[in-house]
Amino acid sequence: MNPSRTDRSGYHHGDLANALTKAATELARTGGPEAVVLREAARQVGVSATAAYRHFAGHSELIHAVKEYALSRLGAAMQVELAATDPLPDPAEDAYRRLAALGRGYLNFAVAEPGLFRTAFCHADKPTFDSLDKDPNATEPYRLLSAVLDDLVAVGSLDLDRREYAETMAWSTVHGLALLMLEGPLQNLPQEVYDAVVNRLTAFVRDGLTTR
Amino acid sequence: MNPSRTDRSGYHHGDLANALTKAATELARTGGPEAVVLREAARQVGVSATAAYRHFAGHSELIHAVKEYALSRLGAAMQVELAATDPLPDPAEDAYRRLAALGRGYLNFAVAEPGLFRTAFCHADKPTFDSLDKDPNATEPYRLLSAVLDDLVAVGSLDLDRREYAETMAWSTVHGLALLMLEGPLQNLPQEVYDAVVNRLTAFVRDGLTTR
DNA sequence: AGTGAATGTTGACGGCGTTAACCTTGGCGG
DNA sequence: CCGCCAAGGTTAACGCCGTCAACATTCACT
Repeated sequence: MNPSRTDRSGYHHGDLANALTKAATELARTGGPEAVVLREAARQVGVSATAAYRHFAGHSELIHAVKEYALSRLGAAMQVELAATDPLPDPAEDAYRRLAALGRGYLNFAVAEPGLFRTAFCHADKPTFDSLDKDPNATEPYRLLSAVLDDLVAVGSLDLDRREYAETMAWSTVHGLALLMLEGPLQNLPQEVYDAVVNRLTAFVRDGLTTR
Repeated sequence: MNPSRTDRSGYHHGDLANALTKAATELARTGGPEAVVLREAARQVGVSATAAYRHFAGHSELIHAVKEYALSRLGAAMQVELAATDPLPDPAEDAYRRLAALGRGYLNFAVAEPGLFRTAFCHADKPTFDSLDKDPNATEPYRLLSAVLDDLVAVGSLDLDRREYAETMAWSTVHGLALLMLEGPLQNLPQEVYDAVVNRLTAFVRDGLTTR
């Protein structure tokens, strides 16, 4: 009989990899990537530290698991914001609406889950150089952005000679603001200022991308 | 007689704080903030680890010293780029030229000194909450940017109702790109792509800020 | 039932930041 | 000139960390 996921009766845990990832994720959520401590995760799961090595090559692989989870959560936050506003009749306006929604989702996630967000983009040892293309939901934020930009082209709002590097521009802007708010000089903005900055940013990106 | 700075003859070093900061800076330069290890800096200076505590409250204060140095270097890099191109006759065009130069200086420094750049913006414990306003050259990059944006207003290229948060927009864009190149999915761009992206970015910021 | 692979365990090592307690020395007042 | 004391070094130790080696337990299959 397959032991239940949270069962910790016997010598074998049954789902240690997931349990460790979960504990490590909680550490990251509250303390950021530097709080992801292998021994602490094992301690919280109720297992010896070295047990983790049966499921992860080491600390960097554990933090990488959290990283992937955080990226998937980021993508989900963007999707949520995408669905939170009603479509607009004009297709061009609607494409802009979706672009702004993706940016808001990105920034809202960064502010709501700073620890996870920072972990999603923390500098970690390469995990045998396969992650970038392999994991489907790690690149989901990028795919979402690309799709909306393609729509902007299809709808005639974004000229083809400005299509190149458009992802890089939009992503840089939103990512930079997120980090300045989390680790930089824009920490702890009051809600009203935050809203104003985000609104200003959506107009900024729109104009920067599409205006001639 | 004041012992020479690099003199290490006697029991007392004579300039330990500077020597440690220098060693720590070198560590940061090659390995980023996570490579700034107090014991290693002391080792390289030829002194016991605990000697550092006569000059720094602890590790966070040491890394903070490196941080301030890195920020001053960043400001210098921006100034260098500012002086690297000749002024343009049209004052509006010249203001744009200076804005682009600041961005290029920022990005060039990030690429040329990734370890220092990452240290300049790393998450560290607050040093008794005084740093932001006190240190004059820590905020130099911001002042440079503000000044050019004021010039854009004076010259009539930037309307007053778009002046607010203009620093935040420009800085976010450039900072986000820097981090995506250093820690994110845009690592190790070939030179030609880098140049193209930077050129695209300067046009992007210009349009985002000033176009109606 | 028995055996090997999977998955736990303990113990140890070296490196880290940090503290406590102790030495060395330069400079200053008597 | 001397003695002393504060400034600035030292060693020893603590508790943390990641990691490895060696050993123990259990599961699953024959």
